[in-house]
Amino acid sequence: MTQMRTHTCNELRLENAGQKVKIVGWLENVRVVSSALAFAVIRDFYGTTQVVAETDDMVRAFRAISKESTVSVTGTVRERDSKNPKLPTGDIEIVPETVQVLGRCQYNELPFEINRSRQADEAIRLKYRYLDLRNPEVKKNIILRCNVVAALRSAMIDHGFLEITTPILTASSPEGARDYLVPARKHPGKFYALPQAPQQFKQLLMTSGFDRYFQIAPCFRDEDARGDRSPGEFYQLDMEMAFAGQEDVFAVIEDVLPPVFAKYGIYDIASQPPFRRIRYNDALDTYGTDKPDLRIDLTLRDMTALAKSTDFAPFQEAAMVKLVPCTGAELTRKQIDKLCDDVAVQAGQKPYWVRMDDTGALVGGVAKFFAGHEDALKELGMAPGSLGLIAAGTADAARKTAGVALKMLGAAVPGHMDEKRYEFCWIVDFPMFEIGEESGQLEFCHNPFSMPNGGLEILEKAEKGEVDPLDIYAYQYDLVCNGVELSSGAVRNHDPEIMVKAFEMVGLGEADVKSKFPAMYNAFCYGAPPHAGIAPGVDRMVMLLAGEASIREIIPFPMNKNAQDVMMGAPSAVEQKQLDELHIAIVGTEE
RNA sequence: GGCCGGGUAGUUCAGUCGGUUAGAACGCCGGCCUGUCACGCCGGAGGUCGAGGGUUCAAGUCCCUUCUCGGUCGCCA
Repeated sequence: MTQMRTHTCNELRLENAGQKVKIVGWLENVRVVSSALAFAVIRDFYGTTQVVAETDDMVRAFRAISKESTVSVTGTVRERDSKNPKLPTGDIEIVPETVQVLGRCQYNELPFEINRSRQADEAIRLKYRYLDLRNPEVKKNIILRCNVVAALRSAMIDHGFLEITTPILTASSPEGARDYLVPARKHPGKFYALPQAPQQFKQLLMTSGFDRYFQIAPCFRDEDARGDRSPGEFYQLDMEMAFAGQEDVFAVIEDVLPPVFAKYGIYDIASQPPFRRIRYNDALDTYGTDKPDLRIDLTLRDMTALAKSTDFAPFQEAAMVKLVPCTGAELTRKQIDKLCDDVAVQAGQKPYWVRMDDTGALVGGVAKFFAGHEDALKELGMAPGSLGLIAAGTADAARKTAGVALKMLGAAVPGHMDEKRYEFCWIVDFPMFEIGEESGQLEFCHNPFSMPNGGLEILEKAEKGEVDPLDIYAYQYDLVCNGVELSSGAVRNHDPEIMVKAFEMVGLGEADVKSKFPAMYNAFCYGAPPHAGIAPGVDRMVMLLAGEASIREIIPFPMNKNAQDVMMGAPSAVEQKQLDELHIAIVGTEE
C-alpha cells in the first residue's frame, strides 16, 4: 500500500467491512478500557474513524502517542459489536496492523481542548489559531465562507459579470476612512495606499467599456474594530454595471442573494424580491436607525406634541420625543431598569418609561406626567398591558435612543420578533448634503460619487436658492438584512459638469475634483456611460449566514481588537536596513 | 480617545464581611478496568491570584497606578 491513504476518516461504512485500508489524521483521543482493549479516534478534515486496539502491544503503542499527533493506521475494517448511531462511521471500526506517527505533537497539554476551543479565551484562540481551526465547529464557518464565496462568484458570472482584479498598491483616495500607507522605496517621501475599496478602478472599467464588473475584493481601512467589523481588512462582493441605474442593480442583487441565503443560512427563509424599500428619512422616523431589523414588528411614534403639553421639563426642552409602545411586556421594575440601562450603553442616553396596566391606567416611570392623557397615549399605540419607552432630546438623539430601545424590546419581549428568517430591505433616497457637525458648513452626506436625484438642474436651483440643498437626495442606497448594514451602493455621478457643480455646493471646485479624483475626472471627460453599482460585505454576509455574533468567527486568521495578529506577531518592528531603504525614520515608539 | 466588564491551576470558572494550607470541573501523569464513544473507578502533580505600589496585625478580596482582553460610543462615504 503505497498511497498515503485509501480512505478519509468520514468514508468507511458497513459495506467496507473486510477491506484492508489505510487512514491518516490526528489522534483525537484514546479511550483505554483495559491493558488489552482501547479505542482510538482518528480525525481528519472529513470526520472521525474509530480504531480498536485489542492487544497489549497495540494498546501500548497508541498510549505512547501524544494526542493531536498525526498518525497513519493500516488495518482491516470490521463491523462494530456496539455501534454508535451518532457517527457517520459509527457502524465500523478499524482493526490496526500498524500505526505510525507522521508528525509528533510534542506537548501533552495543549493551550485548550481542541473540541472545546470555542469556550477558550479569544486571545489564546487567536494565538493558536491553527489549533483552534482543528475544531470542526470552528472549521465549519471557514468552509461555509468558501461555499458562499463560490456561490456568489458563480451567480455573478451567470449574470454576465466579469471578475477583474484591481491594484492593491494604489494611490491614497478620499473615501473617508484612514488609509494604510506603504512607503515607496524608489520614491523617497512618497507612499502607496492600500485601497479602501476598488471604487475608482471599477468606475474606470465602466469608462473603458467593460459592461458588468465584479470582484471578491479585499478592502483596507485603518479604523477601530467592532464586533461586526474586523480591523484593517475585509472583503466585498464589489460590482458595477454600465448603462444601468438603481433598478438594474437592485434586480441583480435580488436575484443573487436570496438563493445563497436560503441555501447556506441557519434560517431557511429569506425575503423574496422585490425587497421592501424604505426612504432614509422614513427609516429614521419609523425605526430610529438607517439599518432597521424588519423581523421586529415595533415602530416609533412621534409624541412630541403630547409630551410638550406635560409638566415634565426634559420633554419641554426636547426638539423631538419618540415613543416605542410594546404590548405584552410583563417586565418587573428591575427588568425595566436593566433594559433602560442597556439602551443607555448603546445610545448614550437613558429612555424614560411608562406602563399601562390591564385596566388602562398609567403606572410607573413618568406616568404621573401623563395623567389624563391616557386616550392620547392609546392613539399612539399604548394598550392595556403595554410598556412604553420614551426618548427625548434633539431629533438625532431621540430617534437614536428610541431606535435602540425598539431593538432591545424586540429582542427581550416575546412575540415581537419573528427571528428565524432573513429580512432584507433597501434604504433609498439618502440626503446628498448635510450640515457638518464640526464645520457647520454644507458637506457631502455620504460620498461625492453619487448622482443627485434631479441632476444638474436641481443643483443649479439650489445655487439660486430655489431649493434647499438639504432637500436634495442622491441615488444612493444601502442593503440591510436583519438590522445589519450589508452594503452601500449608488448610481454614480459620471458627468464632470455635475461633479464640479456638486463640489461647488460644498465650497470646493473643479480644482478639487481634479486633485481628488484625477483619473476618474479625466476619464469622464472622454465619454463615460451612466453606471451604478454596489458592494455587499462578504464577511458580514457570512456572519449572518453562520449566525455568529463575532466577525472573527468567520475569518480564517483574524486580528484582535487592536489590529494585531498575535499568531504572526504583526505589526512588528523591522530591521534598520529596511527602514533606510525606505527612507523612513522612526520618531516615536510604543513602550 | 471616553464609558462598561473581565484577567485566580494547562483550560473554563468559584472564591462570602479582609482571616487557617486558594477550591471545583475538564485536561495532564500514574494505577485498575475486555466494547468504549463526554468511557468508568482510584490516586497524584500542577498557582508570581496580570504587574507595581499602598492601607492593614492580616489582601485573591479594599485603595491608587499600570498592562492586557472583550463589549460599546467616537470613528468607519
